Amino acid sequence: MTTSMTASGPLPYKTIGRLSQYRRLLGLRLAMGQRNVYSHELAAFAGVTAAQVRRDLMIVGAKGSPTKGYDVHALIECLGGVLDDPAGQRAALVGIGNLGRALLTYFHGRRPKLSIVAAFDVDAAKTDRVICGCRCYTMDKLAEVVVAEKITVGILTVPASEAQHVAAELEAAGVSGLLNFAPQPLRVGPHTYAEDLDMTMTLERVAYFARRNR
Amino acid sequence: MTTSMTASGPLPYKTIGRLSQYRRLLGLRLAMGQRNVYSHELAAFAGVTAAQVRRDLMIVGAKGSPTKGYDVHALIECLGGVLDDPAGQRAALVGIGNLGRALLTYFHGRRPKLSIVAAFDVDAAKTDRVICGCRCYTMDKLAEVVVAEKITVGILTVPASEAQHVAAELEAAGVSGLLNFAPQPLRVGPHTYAEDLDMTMTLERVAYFARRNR
DNA sequence: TGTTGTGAATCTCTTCACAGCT
DNA sequence: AGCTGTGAAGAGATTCACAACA
Repeated sequence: MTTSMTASGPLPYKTIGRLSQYRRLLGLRLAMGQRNVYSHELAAFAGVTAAQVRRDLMIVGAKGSPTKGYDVHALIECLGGVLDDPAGQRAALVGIGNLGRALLTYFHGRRPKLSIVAAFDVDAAKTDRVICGCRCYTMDKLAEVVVAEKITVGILTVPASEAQHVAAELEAAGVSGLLNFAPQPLRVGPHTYAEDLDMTMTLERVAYFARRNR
Repeated sequence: MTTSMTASGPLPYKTIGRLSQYRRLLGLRLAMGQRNVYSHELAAFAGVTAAQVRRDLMIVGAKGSPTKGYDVHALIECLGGVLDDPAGQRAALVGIGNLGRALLTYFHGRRPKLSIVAAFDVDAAKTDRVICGCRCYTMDKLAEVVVAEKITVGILTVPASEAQHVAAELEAAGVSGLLNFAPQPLRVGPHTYAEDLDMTMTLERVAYFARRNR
């Protein structure tokens, strides 16, 4: 009752984010022994409309039934087929500060198909050991480890002044996706995907709409 | 050469985020002694088009000149008039883990009009002292401190299982904006603005587009 | 010439609304 | 009766393109 092997072009940006959220709820429902789920249930969980959920699932080719909704197990498989690389993807984190450690801890052993397998820092006191289940190296090992571990995703938790420079190093080493937490938008080549997650900007936006909304 | 006292309705969501980025570059340029700036310079910094920058600045009523571009000082004032509450806004952080500490450290003394003035945690070992320049309290003091300190923004860095419950407490205490780092979208009332910043979701999206983009 | 300010066109995303199914 | 799947409409955000200006 699911899948469909149409590879097609990349899915919409927003849809990909929501699929990740739907998958989380599906995991919970599976653990609770629920076999099926309706679009309005996924919608309530993700904070979107039921029509939005059905549209997203239509885009990925998932099929439901008017009486039973969507089959939880089949839907998890379907979303995995979209979100996960069958061969798995490995990520490296650069910058082992509080934020870096939070991410290492949070992702450790959580997603089998997407794991952080190496961390880097300029500070020798933090490297050449295992932190939060992840091997830590000095920066001069970066290119070598990225190649050896087949790392394709880089996570930047470095100061703003270092971000662009580190991004270029990761890109040169063969990484094709970057998630940047530094408050400095990255400039990358056309074959690299970079997303900036600027917490200062987000907090200022929350503060703005908190005032306007009241 | 700037401002304009039209209060009007709330500005577009995306625009607000970019204004925050423009302001950061403007601060750097001011420190470097530059008196003016062109839309294409702001654009290159923020990773958007020059037309986008001009559109954003038009929306907030900033004025430039064809020969000199925009006056840096006047533009900072103008953006401050939009982004900042004249009376200042105070935020509380709930959940003093690695992520919470990263945020406390990063925001400490950075924005005069938006500061984190209190932190909360269930763990008594982390409370009743100052961490990263911020006073830490036990959870049972939450409502009391929110009222006493006139806190209007809440930042959630708690486990997913606690997020909705903590959000409701903050909302009940009078907070009108929430920034949620837990991987669990918040449900809030119509007078509260909540934004979810889900790092797992974002990393999965980066991984997806990293594969597709290569 | 090179820039701003902006209407119009375009693109992307969301919601509506309803046929079709069980 | 209540749900899915989806064309069509709508809303929101971006880019185009060019007049006006210094």
